[in-house]
Amino acid sequence: MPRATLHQRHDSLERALQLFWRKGFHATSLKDLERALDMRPGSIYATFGSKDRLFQEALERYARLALAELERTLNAHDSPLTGLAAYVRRLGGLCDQELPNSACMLVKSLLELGEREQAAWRKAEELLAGMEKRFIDRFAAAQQVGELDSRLDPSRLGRRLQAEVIGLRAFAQRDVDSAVVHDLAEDMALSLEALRIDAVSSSQ
Amino acid sequence: MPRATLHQRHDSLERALQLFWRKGFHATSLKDLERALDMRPGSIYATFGSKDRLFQEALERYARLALAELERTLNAHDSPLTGLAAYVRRLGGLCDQELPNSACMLVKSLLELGEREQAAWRKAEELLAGMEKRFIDRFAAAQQVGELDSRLDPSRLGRRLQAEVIGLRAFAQRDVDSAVVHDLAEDMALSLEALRIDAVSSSQ
DNA sequence: CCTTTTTTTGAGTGATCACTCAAAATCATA
DNA sequence: TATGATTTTGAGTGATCACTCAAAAAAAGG
Repeated sequence: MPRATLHQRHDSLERALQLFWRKGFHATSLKDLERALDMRPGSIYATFGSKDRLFQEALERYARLALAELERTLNAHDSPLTGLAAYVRRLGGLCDQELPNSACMLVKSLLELGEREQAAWRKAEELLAGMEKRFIDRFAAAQQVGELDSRLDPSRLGRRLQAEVIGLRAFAQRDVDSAVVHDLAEDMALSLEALRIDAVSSSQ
Repeated sequence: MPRATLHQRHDSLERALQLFWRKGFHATSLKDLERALDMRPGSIYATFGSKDRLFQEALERYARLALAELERTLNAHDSPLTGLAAYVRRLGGLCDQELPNSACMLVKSLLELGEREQAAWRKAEELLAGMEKRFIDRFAAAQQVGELDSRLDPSRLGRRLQAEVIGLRAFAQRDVDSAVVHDLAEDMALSLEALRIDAVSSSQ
């Protein structure tokens, strides 16, 4: 029954991801995982190797899903800038859903992990670099299409956008009204759209 | 010798702050603290009560120092907008120093702590709200002085700035060249200065 | 149905966790 | 210096940590 076991594995990984995302690496104990996965320690170790490797697999799954959703949003819009703005507005609605966290799991990991969890830290860094690259590509595409000033640096714009997204999602973790988060995302989206070359330039 | 003991207490708190800032709450063990403070467990508990309360005191000290530095930077400039921009540029140089982290300790705590450390979480939230308030005040002052469009909402601008600062400092935690962080801070500072009313409006 | 292979189990491992407290050391005052 | 008050010490507390492994259960093959 290889298909069923594979599905089981994916399901377990998803549960582990939700738990790690919500509680972080250090605050998630094996007892927590046993409960969440409904597996005994031996099975967990036979399947995933160690808490560390399970966490890294969860990180990879998280990034894969996050990147897929970014892609989906971008592809839904012909204009690169509009697509990026739509993505930011989408993030503004994160706090409404029943997600374990509004903050990005990669950022949580980047800030939480230290030298002792070097492998997982590097994984988070590498996955964040992948997201940055996607942003940069999109700004370059915007230049190609002619909706973005060709004198601007797509790398700087991409990194700036990543920093804004990180800030938006971390800010949303605060004890603030969801309307405030929506407004914040809207302001960021407007700044993105203000980059459009044929629009009348207006700050903020 | 009340003066010396007070100084010792401040010094211990500073060491604890550095350790907590670098490693986070969960990854910092009492053994680590014993080493860093050169104190035995009994003394630590007699002085600070518990790991949790020591962490909260460290958070408060961190916020007090951070707010003081913000104040110092703002007061060094007559123009509110210039002061805020200078603060952002200052943060861009954080990664050069020998600080334990570029990321804000309040944000690290906000993302790391859960329901089990509710008291410390609330403390971080409360201190972040204080920083936000300071930003908002400054934008309101900018309107008073007439360098900022009075139709803009200081609250939204203040929260946006806090989100940008959070994003900048978390991004700086990535494995990127320090020049990249400087550029990022510069771009954010330029966006702030672009809000100045008498300047020729230019996006980005 | 029996045998072989694979998977799961859960009590148990030593290490480390935050924390305590009786005893020793130090300090303040006479 | 003697005495009483205060502080520091560090071995030790039970709990929990990530993790192991021999035995039991389940699945696969004949």
